[in-house]
Amino acid sequence: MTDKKENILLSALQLFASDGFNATSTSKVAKQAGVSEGLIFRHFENKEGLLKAILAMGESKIKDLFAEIVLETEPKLVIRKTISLPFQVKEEDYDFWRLQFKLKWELKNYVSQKMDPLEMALSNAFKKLQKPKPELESKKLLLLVDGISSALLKGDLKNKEELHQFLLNKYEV
Amino acid sequence: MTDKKENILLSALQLFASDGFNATSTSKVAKQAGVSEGLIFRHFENKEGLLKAILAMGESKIKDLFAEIVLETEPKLVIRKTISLPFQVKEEDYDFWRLQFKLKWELKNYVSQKMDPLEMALSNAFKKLQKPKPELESKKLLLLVDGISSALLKGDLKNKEELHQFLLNKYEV
DNA sequence: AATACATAAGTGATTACTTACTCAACGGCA
DNA sequence: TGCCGTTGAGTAAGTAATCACTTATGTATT
Repeated sequence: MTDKKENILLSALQLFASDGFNATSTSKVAKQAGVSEGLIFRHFENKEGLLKAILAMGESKIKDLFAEIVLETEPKLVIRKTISLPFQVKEEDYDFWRLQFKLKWELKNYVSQKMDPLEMALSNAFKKLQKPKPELESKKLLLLVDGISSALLKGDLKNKEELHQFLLNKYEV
Repeated sequence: MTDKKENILLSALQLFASDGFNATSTSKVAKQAGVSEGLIFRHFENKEGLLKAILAMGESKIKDLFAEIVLETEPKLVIRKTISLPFQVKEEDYDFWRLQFKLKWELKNYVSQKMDPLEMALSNAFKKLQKPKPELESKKLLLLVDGISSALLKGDLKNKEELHQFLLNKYEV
């Protein structure tokens, strides 16, 4: 990985996350990266290839985060870690996550289904805690976490830590 | 309002909602509306004017929906109506709502804050019901409703009515 | 000499928008 | 009634700018 190649990746991530994939031209990426436009196509073949390279870079981030929850055996901890998911995202990773959420609205055939194993784990946790309708309870919490993440990444959420504690209390975890 | 002008509005709404504002060219809109491209600019001045006209068309939809909740005095009914919000959206209005949610991610300076009065009304409702931390309770419900709406409009929500009843039960409303 | 990195200057296609032009409908007036 | 002048709806054919992408070529390192 050369310096220039990395510059391209970082600039593209930042621009895609702030302006969107379609609204970001390859020439803008090249300019911000301090690189000729042709170099983008030498390294990534086309614009979509550049996007895929960016997503691949962050793939491990997603896997680690979810594995941490799915491999947890204590049900209360499964729920606690799910609730904490959006609140522990590091500032430096905001661009990557904002891009993920943006793409879900921008690209037509972008289905993630990375949440499926998480939904299973959560559902089991609620079942172990004798909660009625554990699948619905799980779905509900994941929809709430999605809403929180969206607000957070769009910068619409002020009393962040207050809400976090409130939720941990509510769920008694 | 001539037929052709209305055709432009309807075609643009459908295309913007499905492909996004940036990814939809004025020539595509004109073609789908069966109209010359220049007519778009005669009626709406520019592409952004076309978008604004579309949003203005649906403005009353939003106002009516929110007024129904904010003017409600019975606290339990305020909560019930808020929960039901995403579940009662008519199929024919999906394009309009999908566009609203899409724009929140696509346009940089798109702040709605149409939710503020709703958050106040909900907060008051929880207070009247003696709930501790009514503002956080209100925020939490609105974030959940946002998550549900997103999933619904993206077509990711299957057991819709089951979830609806589950939530009404949970909140005892 | 070979190879990978890098660029300048292109390509045709598409973008939002404009220009110059019809054509039908209308109201006032002799 | 008959004619004129204005106006708004509508279009075909442009415009310069930008799009994703290519080609030809140069340079540095091994």
